[in-house]
Amino acid sequence: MRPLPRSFYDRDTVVVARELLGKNLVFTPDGGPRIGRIVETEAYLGPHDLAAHSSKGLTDRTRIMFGPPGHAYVYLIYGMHYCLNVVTEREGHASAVLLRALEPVQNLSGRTCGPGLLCKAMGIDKRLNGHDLLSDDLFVAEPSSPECFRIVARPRIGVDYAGAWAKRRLRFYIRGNAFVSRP
DNA sequence: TCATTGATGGTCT
DNA sequence: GACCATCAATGAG
Repeated sequence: MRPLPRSFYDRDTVVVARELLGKNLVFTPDGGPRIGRIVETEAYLGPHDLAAHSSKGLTDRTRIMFGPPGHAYVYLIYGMHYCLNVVTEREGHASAVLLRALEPVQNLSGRTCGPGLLCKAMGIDKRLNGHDLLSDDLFVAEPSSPECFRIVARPRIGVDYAGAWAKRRLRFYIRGNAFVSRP
């Protein structure tokens, strides 16, 4: 299993969010790799997207989002949960895709149907903020035997404060998948 | 089954 | 000091 190339991430964020569905997230902190199939994502388009953290501008927290594509953006939310994003598009564009749910494939314990639970099950925390996804220990890979599926597009979760941007259908998930956080 | 709420701390104003 | 890209527990219906 090999990491997807950086060119995969250096594209339109909606395209990346949709194409991440069905791919495998791989994290190998020690011993055997922990693998989950990505079944739910959300696109955050950049500083103009009022739901995106980068709409606050370039700060310590959003620094990674403003960086080059193919890196992990990990942040703490509500004081207790980590969320994992992948940075997309060219450096400075400040867009990313939030990984919201996984279908367990290997070495995962606990629930994975939500961005906080996903990180807990994988063992991902803020130490991985800024981590290159073209690395040996954390990356996304093409599954060995891809399955067919249909994609559902819905408004993003928990961004009601973002006005019209909250209504945009920038949440994507695999139709009928049992591990989607809120079908 | 659905709506409400508490936990808990980093980030921004 | 307010807000928050969440989750689990609670209680009403």
